[in-house]
Amino acid sequence: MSKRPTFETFKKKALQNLEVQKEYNALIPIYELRKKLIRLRTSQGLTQAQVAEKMGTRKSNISRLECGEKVSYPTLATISKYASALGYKVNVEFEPIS
Amino acid sequence: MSKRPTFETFKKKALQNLEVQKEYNALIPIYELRKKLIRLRTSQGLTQAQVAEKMGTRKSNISRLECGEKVSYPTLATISKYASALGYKVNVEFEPIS
DNA sequence: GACTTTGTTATCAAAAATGATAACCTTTAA
DNA sequence: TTAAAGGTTATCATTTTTGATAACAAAGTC
Repeated sequence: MSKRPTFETFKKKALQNLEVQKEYNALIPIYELRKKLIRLRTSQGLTQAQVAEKMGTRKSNISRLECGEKVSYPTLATISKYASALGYKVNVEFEPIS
Repeated sequence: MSKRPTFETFKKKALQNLEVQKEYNALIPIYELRKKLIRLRTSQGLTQAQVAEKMGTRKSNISRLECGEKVSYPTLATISKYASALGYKVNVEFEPIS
């Protein structure tokens, strides 16, 4: 009884391609960052508009940062501004792969 | 017996200005990052030219990244490329201030 | 229904980062 | 002294990010 290929098996196969694997790994940190930004903001009960004001920018820019359709890679300056607006500081760490 | 003002007392006084303090705090993460990049590279016995080749760029750009005269704030893409060229992945952390 | 709040998307100009080349300095080795 | 290796700085074109405005959608409230 053969099963229909799942997303997981598709993903596993795709990641055997080294190029795909490289691009996939490159996407990880930006999605992790986005999740952390959102968690940080909501944990303080703040809206995007409120964070925007603290940072001196507009809510649309915050939305793009947190979950814009087209994924972009923010600068350390932007990440740092967001953090200090919420009373945090940034720490960039490097971890060995695998 | 009055002492000549030291750099430390100057620094302490300057940091009482909230604007100065804000800008000072914003500079911290970039210098920390630079130190980590250099440590990562030298710990593997690599030259800037070698890292540049792995990243698909030139050694002058690596130098600018690590200790360029004019401080710029690299994008997460650049930081991530540098990391994976050396077998590492990036993890952006947020720590409460003070 | 109309209105407000919260967040998203599109667009364009402005600012900043990146890529690439070249020239330069220091140190070290031949 | 010459040459090579490693790193820095300057410059300019290209790419990307950022700022700002506006319009839109969904959810909740009056």
